[in-house]
Amino acid sequence: MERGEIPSDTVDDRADLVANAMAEQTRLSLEVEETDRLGELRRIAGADVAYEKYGERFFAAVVVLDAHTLEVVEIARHEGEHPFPYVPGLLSFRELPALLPCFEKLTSTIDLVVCDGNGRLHPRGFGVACHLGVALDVPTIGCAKNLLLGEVGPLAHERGAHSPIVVDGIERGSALRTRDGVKPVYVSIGHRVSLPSARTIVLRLARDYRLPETTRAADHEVNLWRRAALGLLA
DNA sequence: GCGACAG
DNA sequence: ATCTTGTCGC
Repeated sequence: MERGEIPSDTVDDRADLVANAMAEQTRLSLEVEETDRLGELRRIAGADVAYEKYGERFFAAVVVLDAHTLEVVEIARHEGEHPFPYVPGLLSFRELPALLPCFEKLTSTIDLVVCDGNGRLHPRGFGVACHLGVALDVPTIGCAKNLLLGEVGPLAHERGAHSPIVVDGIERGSALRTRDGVKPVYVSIGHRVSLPSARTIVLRLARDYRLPETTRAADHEVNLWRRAALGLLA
């Protein structure tokens, strides 16, 4: 290194970390199953992770709901420090290490997981929903609150309306209106659940609010926990 | 080169 | 994602 260069190889390390993660996604994306392969839906799980603003701690939780009553039947938590930075397109490398321990602690048998984020609607067709599904070999659905990529077709304003999200000429997901006149959610295949089935399930889980009860329950859980742990209770 | 960018 | 209070609207 010459002149005033900073004697650090952290940028190279970061570049390698990202390159390796992307290569792993491309490799694992071949394992994703895009057709329905799920049994009776008795218990559905929601998963989410909350973070400390400028710190490095995270609070993760998986909440299991009775598929019929939507009542919470079990909650598993895990706390730790993030091992990977947030990089658009590499979310699973940040959240899986936080979520997998939660699933290990679970005593309930789950039939499906609704993820906070995308599945096949992803630069390499392997978003967090696919990664979690393949890692656990469990059916998963991706349900994101914001669009990561793709072109969304015209969408009617009534609840239940949906339109294709196209990437490179291929339909990778659906914009789904869960409430009249409210911003849609972005649904995509995670693993072992077809896109039409994913839409039907998300719509059924989001009957009173924009987001499915699974993600609402998980989000609520991790945020209460985070605020209590960080002393931010108002 | 510029802008976009799940959580 | 995170911090933060009140406030506008159905």
